[in-house]
Amino acid sequence: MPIEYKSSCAANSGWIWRVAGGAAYLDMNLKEFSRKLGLSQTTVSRALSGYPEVKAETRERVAEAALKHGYHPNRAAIGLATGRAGAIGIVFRGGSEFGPHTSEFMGGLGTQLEQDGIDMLLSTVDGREAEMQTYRRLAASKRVDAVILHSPTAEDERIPFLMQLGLPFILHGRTKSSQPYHFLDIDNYGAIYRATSYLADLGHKRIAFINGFPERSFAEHRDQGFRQVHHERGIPVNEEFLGNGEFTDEMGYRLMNGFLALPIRPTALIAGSMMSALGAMRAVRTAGLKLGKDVSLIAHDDVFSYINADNMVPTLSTTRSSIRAAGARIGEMMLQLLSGKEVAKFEEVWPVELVIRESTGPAPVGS
Amino acid sequence: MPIEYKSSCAANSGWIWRVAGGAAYLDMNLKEFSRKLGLSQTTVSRALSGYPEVKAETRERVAEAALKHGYHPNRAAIGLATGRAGAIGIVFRGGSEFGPHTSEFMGGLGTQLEQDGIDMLLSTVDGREAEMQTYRRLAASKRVDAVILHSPTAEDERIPFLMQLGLPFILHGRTKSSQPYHFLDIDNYGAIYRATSYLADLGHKRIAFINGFPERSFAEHRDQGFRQVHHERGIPVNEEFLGNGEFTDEMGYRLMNGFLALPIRPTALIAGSMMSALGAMRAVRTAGLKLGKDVSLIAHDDVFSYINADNMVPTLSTTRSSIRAAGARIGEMMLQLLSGKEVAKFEEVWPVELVIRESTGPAPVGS
DNA sequence: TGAGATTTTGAAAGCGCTTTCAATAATTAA
DNA sequence: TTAATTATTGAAAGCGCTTTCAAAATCTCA
Repeated sequence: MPIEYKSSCAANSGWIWRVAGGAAYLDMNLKEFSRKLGLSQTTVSRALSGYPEVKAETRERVAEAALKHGYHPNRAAIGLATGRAGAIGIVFRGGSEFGPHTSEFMGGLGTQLEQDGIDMLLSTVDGREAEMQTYRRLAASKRVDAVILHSPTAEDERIPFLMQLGLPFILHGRTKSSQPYHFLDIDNYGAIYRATSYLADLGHKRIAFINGFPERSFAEHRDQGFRQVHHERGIPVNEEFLGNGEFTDEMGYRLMNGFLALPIRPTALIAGSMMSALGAMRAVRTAGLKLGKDVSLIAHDDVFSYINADNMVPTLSTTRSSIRAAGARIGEMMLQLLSGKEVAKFEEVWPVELVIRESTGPAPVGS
Repeated sequence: MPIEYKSSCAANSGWIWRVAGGAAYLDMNLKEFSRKLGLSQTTVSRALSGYPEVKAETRERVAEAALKHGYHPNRAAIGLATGRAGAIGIVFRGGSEFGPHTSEFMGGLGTQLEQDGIDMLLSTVDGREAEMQTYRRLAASKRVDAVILHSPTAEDERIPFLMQLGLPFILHGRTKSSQPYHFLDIDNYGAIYRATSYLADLGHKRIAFINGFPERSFAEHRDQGFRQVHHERGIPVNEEFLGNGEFTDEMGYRLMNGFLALPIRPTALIAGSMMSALGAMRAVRTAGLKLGKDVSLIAHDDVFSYINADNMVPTLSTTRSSIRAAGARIGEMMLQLLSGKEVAKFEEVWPVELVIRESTGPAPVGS
């Protein structure tokens, strides 16, 4: 590989640039860098890593030079020497799983991890087997120090798998497990319990419910909350009013259309997400019905920056919990986990707000 | 660190497990692995990396053993030895930039990169300066072999910066540059040109346009397409009918509300995204107007799995281009780039479909 | 059958860091 | 002032791979 000395710009004066495949990049390693400073690699390494045994003055000199010359230690070398990857992994099944919820979550997560220079490694896989395979690869090749799990099923096989693998993880959500593990979840049961109760209080007895895929634990929890209210109040659950599926606009539209076509139609709907709600609202309008009057609607709002319940017409009553905030919190947990001073298991269940706006009203008389 | 020999499960019989912080993980390296095989590290390494000088029989034996025992080379060691990171980077400014478009794009990208075991490293940063800093860090620390750029401005400073840095990149979009670079863009000019022409053909003379932030080059291109049609047909552009902003439901609603409140209101709207369109549609309905009759609407559709133009009421005419497909294609380009056998620059501009559905109709008579 | 050509395998030297252990410089106590 | 501490720095041994160069094994063909 040819080496040339470039006429330098102020920020890089005197350093060697290596030409590779036509592109020139700054080439600096600890050895050269410490030589320039007249210090040993040991001292420079320690100075940059914040070890206490370095004289304050030396540390400053090193930090300054590093900044000035843009020296950043080679991550692979650090990884090899320390055994730590400085990154965490997140796996998504089927590119389609990578939806709007994901974006928000990652946004929150990233801003936290960034603070400690921990990177996020994304993988997309097809199917369960491939997901497991990926965890195995990530763990064995030490590409990541931990992973974040999401969208658990009621009894998620990934938990015991990762435990056996020894790959630390934090679960966004909850699942059954014989052993404790780190997780952060929102109170899906409580959220739907309150939403359903509120509707029941308004006199609604025929409440439809658009839920997620039944195998997902959050959907199960929501279902339980929904049924519990019915049970407590002696209101029968009409299975025809229950729909499951992806949280998309389309699915919301289809399911709500179906509900409205029933001989006896529901007077209220709980939609699992803002996406479903959008579709459902359209179905209601298309049927010539009035939201908040003929049909009440409560949607679960994960707080997307680009869809605002306050801006709907009518404004939308919601159960609200910021998925971005959850991502940020999980990021915090992760940093603590990676810092090594792990103490107890993180086990957080966040309460969910119920925000009443215009889309909910008393059940129509005579219904 | 204590070492213990665990009673083994079939898949890992005989290997050493190391206990770290309570968690046990399989600990296997090339040295041990090749010793078990009775081969040298050299041969095993070559066999796994597909070098031709290994006897077919030997290669098979190695591959089989690797699979059986779940041996994966340590990525940091590979990186150190080869100087390549096996990952590419993508930086997002402000967590909020991480929207639905992003998700789709990443989904497409990921499925491609996965094929060669290239990982995606995500970073979220605050502001331009931080973004530059991140590229510098990624390049200097050799965390990634290349990056993907997106959302360029008309004259994007990141292009020369990355060139000077010597960090290879592919741009999703286009920008002015004195030097050639890899990019994939859609024909935003043509898309809006055709959409505007179509509306003009229908007799519309007062066409509103919800565009993205004006500094973004795609918004500039779209603006040019929009104006060109007006120019060619001698239709004056009413600046009051132009809106810029984020592609959110809310912004769509607000801007369209504003347009409809004008003394002379537009008879047609071009919305920059499905999100804006959703909001705009609501504004139209709220105003008691009929879509496709009083107001025609064409939206740009990036093809989200959870919002379907065919399911709107009325179905939505769109300019369509799958952002997921673009992600996939850029993934392909990237793999080729990383394979080393780079030849010419990738410079692709994809045509955009115009799909006419129910939301577009002739301009109201007497308008 | 054996010399030369060709496959196939290995030994060992890095890649650029961290970290142990030892040495040196600076302080303090006597 | 000198010995005993303590604060600060360095030398060198890895970390687990790849890859060069050389050696061993196998094959070819006279």
